[in-house]
Amino acid sequence: MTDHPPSDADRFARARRKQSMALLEDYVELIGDLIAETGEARVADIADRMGVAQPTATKTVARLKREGLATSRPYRGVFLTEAGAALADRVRARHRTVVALLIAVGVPQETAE
Amino acid sequence: MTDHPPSDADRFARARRKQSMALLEDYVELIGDLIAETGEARVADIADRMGVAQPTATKTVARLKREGLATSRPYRGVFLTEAGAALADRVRARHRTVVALLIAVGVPQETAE
DNA sequence: GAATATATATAGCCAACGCTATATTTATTA
DNA sequence: TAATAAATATAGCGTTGGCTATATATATTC
Repeated sequence: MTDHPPSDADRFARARRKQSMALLEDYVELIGDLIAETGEARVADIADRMGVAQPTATKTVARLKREGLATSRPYRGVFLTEAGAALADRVRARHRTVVALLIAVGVPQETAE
Repeated sequence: MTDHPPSDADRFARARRKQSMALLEDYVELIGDLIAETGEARVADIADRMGVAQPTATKTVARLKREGLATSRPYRGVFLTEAGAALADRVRARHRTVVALLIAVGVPQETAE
């Protein structure tokens, strides 16, 4: 048993799990960008770029640390672990792929981003 | 003031609002499908097809009712309001459009769905 | 029609993700 | 260095979207 063709239920469940990872992926990608651009990733900048209040960013960074994707010391910047940096790379690659696809299909570059 | 070019923050905020509507759209589309296919939309079937537990479906149906998208009487099936049916139509149309686009780009039909 | 089975509802819990208000720590500057 | 400003953390709340366990209502079957 357990080899049915993928049902609606399966697909929705997978979609949900995937979605629950999406925000963390956005965060590691952004943190990577900030470090590359400015040398550090401050909570205030993360909040700004994510369009959320500062405590929201703090809370999500805490979650990243729990998940082993980031490290930070109180009142200091945020850094990616190896796992976090690897994830950021994968996300960035996917990001480029999708944007390229959209542009190939005729979506204006700005919109594609 | 308030006529900046759309920032990261703006785009993320919009994405969040949109996402918060997405599940309701899935539900109205599914309820419409069930009514079309079987003549009625029972909570148990909704839960099944959405891949969630029955109380989860009940709760979301309650939210649909709150939003004026559906109606139901205790221990009876669920129906769409005019607004709900209209939304279902729009969602279905969009669904078809996106699938058609993906297929046009070369994604296999099953995967596209 | 009484007993049983099925469907729905309710209660109560959890985690994610958002917020505001406020405390605390670090940095700046007078 | 003492006062002030800026950044971060903490507390506490709300909603969404899940869950399990259990009560209640409806359907079915003997």
